[in-house]
Formats: sequence, C-alpha cells, structure tokens
Amino acid sequence: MAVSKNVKPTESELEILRVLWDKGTATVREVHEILSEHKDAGYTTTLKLMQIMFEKGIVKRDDSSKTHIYRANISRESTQQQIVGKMINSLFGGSSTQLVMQALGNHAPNKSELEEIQKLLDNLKKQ
Amino acid sequence: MAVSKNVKPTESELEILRVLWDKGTATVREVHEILSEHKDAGYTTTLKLMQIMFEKGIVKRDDSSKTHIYRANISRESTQQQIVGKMINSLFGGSSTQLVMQALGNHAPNKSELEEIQKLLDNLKKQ
DNA sequence: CCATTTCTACGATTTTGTTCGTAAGCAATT
DNA sequence: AATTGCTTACGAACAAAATCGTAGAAATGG
Repeated sequence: MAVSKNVKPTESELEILRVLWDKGTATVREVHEILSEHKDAGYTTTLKLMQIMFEKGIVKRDDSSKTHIYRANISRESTQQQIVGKMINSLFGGSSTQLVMQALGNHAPNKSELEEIQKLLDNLKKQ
Repeated sequence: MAVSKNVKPTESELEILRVLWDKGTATVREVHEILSEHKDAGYTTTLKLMQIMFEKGIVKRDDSSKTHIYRANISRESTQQQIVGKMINSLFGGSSTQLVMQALGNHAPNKSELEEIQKLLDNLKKQ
C-alpha cells in the first residue's frame, strides 16, 4: 500500500491544487492567471504559496528550465477522501449517511446522477 | 425565513460547538473536560475560545451566576449545510454527486442506512 | 476568618497562513 | 550594450487563530 502523506492543504493551497489537478501541469504564471479571475492577489503571492507547497511536498516541480513547471504531488482522490473523512467525523458524528442525506437534500442531483448513485447503492447492498 | 448568520467557525470552534450541540448546555469546565480527552490545551485556552465565540455571536451564555452557562447560537444543521456546500464547490467542482460517491465509497453505511438513502433517492426522483 | 479552589477577564505571546516588495538572473529586443 | 520584461528567491509585514500566564473576584470549607 502506498504511504499516504498526511498533508492538510490550506484553503489557498487547495485553490492551487485544483488548477494543477485540472491541467495536470502548470507554471506559476498559468496558475496565477486562473486564480486571478476570481481572487485578487499579486503574482508573487501565488509564487510564494507554490514554493511553500513545494517545500511541504504537496507539489513537485521541474526546474530544469528557468520557468519551473509544477504538478500536484497528492492526488485529488486522496485529498477528497481525507477531507471528507475528517468532516464525517467532526461534523456528522462518524455517520457517512448523515453527510450523504445532507448533501442530497440541499444540492439535489439530476436524474442521471441519481441513477448513478442508485447503482452504487445496489452494489454496496450486494456485499 | 430565518436570517442565516454567515459565520464560519474555525476548527477549534467546531470542536466546542460539537460539545454544545450534544449537551445542549455546558459550562467552560464541562466543555474543557470533554475536549481534553482528545486534545491537550489548558483550561484558559478553552475559556478564551468560548469568550471569542460569544463576541462573535456563535454561542449565547447565561452569566447570571458566577459560572457562566453556554449554549450554541447557530444550529448544527445550518452549519453542516454551509460547510458541506462549501466543500462541494471547492473540492468537487460543484457536484454533490461526486461528494456522495466519495463518501459512500470510503465509508460504506450498513443495510438499514442504505435503505434510508434509497428512500430519499426515490423521493427525489419523483419530483 | 483565612486559605484554597474555581471562576472570569484580559493582555501577551506563539503559531500559522497570506500578502507583498525588492533584488537578482536571464533572455529577447532594440 | 542598454533596456525591457519575465522569472525565481527571500525576507518582512500583516492577519488570524490558538495558547497561556496572571490577576482579581467569588465561592468553599476547614
């Protein structure tokens, strides 16, 4: 089994990770362009954050050319799992069902998604 | 409709809220006793946190006797809703389905819970 | 009635996260 | 060669959150 890094990205780090997860690979400039659509912070702020993430091991980078190329070093899935798991414990008393009910109740999915979830439930039931 | 307070409890505040939600009402001492089972921080730390929460309006308190009695001033449900909503957006690209799949996949509920969720899904489908 | 304990208040410090300014290197363009 | 523009590095400032120490008031109980 892979060693799961027990990293807890901050809010800002998560924003950057989202970009890296989407694009696979990106420079500081590219990440910054995307972030600045919705957030305003200077370029060096993004740079600094990404440098710190590098030190923490949250991202990798290729620094063979002047403009470094970054990529995530923790997976979207494991991060989701970690954060959701923590929330289930801290907010829903350990019951994933409670979380699911809450999520479905307030953000109802469309028909095809409903069917997707039902399929998963059927599979779980068979085990 | 009730005015929803746009409060974002910090991690520590959430721990305290959990105790208050469970017990309904509690003194600083009681909260601290429970927290210190799993966390170690001094009594005055808990006190200070609860005082700050009071200033923010997150908790109410009865200070008619020397030992103040606290209770939550935001509901568990609305807090869950707010935090889950934020997470769906920031971590699951706005798709509650993704969150639900993740939660169910990694923390499978038991049979009766599965049926409860299926019932909810059926209802959603009918609309 | 004095000592001890328990409480609140509150400022100070520490820790963590975020933001920015500035310097220096490098490359392209004039 | 000088200028311009883009890059990284890095320290410093700032902000938010968490922790703690100390003081003083109130209750407790010898």
